[in-house]
Amino acid sequence: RSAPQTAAPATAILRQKFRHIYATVDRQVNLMEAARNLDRVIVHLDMDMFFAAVEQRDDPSLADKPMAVGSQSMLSTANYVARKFGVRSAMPGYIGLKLCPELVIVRPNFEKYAQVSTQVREILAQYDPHFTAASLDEAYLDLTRHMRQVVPDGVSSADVVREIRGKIQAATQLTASAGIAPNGMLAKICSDLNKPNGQYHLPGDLEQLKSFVAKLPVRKVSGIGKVTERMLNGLGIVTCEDMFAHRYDLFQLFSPISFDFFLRVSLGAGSSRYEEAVKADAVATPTAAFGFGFAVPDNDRKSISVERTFREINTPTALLAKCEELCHKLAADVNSCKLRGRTVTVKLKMVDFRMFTRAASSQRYI
DNA sequence: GCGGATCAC
DNA sequence: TATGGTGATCCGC
Repeated sequence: RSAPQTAAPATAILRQKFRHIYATVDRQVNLMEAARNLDRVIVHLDMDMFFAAVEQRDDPSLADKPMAVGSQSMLSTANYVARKFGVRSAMPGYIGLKLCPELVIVRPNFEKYAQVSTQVREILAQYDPHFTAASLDEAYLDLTRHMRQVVPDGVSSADVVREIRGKIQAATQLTASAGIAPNGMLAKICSDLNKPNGQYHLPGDLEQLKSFVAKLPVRKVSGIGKVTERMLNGLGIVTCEDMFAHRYDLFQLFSPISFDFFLRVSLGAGSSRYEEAVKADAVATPTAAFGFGFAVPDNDRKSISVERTFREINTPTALLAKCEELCHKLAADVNSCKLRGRTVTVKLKMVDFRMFTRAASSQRYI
């Protein structure tokens, strides 16, 4: 009898497959390394506890009290006195009060924050007219041109950033922190390191960059949240060093887009998915603020929405009335932004926080 | 295109 | 008493 011929070919196919995986991943690593640009000077600037700082500035009696901006249901920022008690942003106000019964909760005043934000942006534009505002209190600047063409020899990028932060403080009486690095992903991480009222410079030197990135917890990277962190931890990945070591596993487990993102993170190469893309088409755009919402650049927005959380409603009549209320608000916002859409989505949140969405698209713009 | 998830702020 | 609102992107159908 002849033995089955399956065993040897199967291992051969597997060997072939693994060779292909190694080759593909290695090629991508080489491409990314080759495309690395360490000559850019990118700054991430972040106002310190922005909303709380503005309120504190305008009512100094709040400065030595634990204070947070928000409501009973949600806090958006806490001052450092409150943080000592464990009060954090994105925490329900009543939890904050449980941690710190003395906590003063101030209602947010978005118009004021937007005004301060404009003051800050005017300063930033002097250094990079194409800077990107990431939110009311965060921005990315590319100082490469400024360093080469404006600043005299002997003045470092750290000097320039200190100057920017000084101008912001002079104009607004508020402090900002900053990170300087060869790309936005790293600059953002750096802006957190000497907060508040500080800055950190990661120079464009490959060896320094590599040792900085190696010990960096992946959770610090913008785009890696709680869920992704848990998933990666499950694979034995905590730091970027770990992530690079597991690159072949990541290639097999995740989509090409996610793998590309992870590989960039592990190399400290900056992410194409986030700020690098944002910077590329950065334009000083007008912003539209409506209602109490945040100001959002509306030149290429892809959606517009309104949602409210309310206590249990379970009769069709009451639910329809609530729906109509939201529709009116949405229609007003759509009109004031001069927008039209083809897809309408309804979102429903249950009392137990389960959420459902249902969408329908039409040929015509609505 | 749809529905669920994740993420940032 | 009680856990927000807006916008974007990705995955698997």
